[in-house]
Amino acid sequence: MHRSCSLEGILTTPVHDGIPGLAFPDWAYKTESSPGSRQIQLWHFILELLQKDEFRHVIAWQQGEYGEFFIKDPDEVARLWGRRKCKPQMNYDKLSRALRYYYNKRILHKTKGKRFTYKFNFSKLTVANCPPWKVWAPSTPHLLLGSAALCQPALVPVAVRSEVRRKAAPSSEL
DNA sequence: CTCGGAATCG
DNA sequence: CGATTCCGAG
Repeated sequence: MHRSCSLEGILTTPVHDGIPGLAFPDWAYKTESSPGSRQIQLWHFILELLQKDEFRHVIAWQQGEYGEFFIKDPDEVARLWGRRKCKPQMNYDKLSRALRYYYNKRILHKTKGKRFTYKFNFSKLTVANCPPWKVWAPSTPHLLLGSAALCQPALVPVAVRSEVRRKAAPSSEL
């Protein structure tokens, strides 16, 4: 296998399965504040993995809690992430560091006590577009419901962009 | 394992 | 700014 690092893997997944746009469209990867192509962010990638059945063995949603997911194979997830970013030396230690930075950004949270278990803050993720697609992934039944994840994973950190910078206020109440 | 500071990069 | 790398502490 000489697939060094390109668009190999999840991005090339056949979208023509049934639901048009099962994979993340371009607009899902970028925000309004960047015309060109922005590299994928980690939480985008995690969401992408969680969306597909192919990666149920490495990462999956956790039943019981909204937006909570469990990394079954940290090394595999790290390898996939490293491939996507052309960072072969990636591992769970580094990946989890990037994940930890999300705590302050209010994108992610850690489920303490549970190993390899994190939780998405969908409350802070705003839906950019909400087309008349039904629910999203076929194997994502009912965990991600509420307000943000009802439609396609067109989750754009709109609130994050604007609110993460005001977290400096000591007396900030939500 | 998990948490974060610090230095560095693009 | 987000991510990578390194690493000491808990």
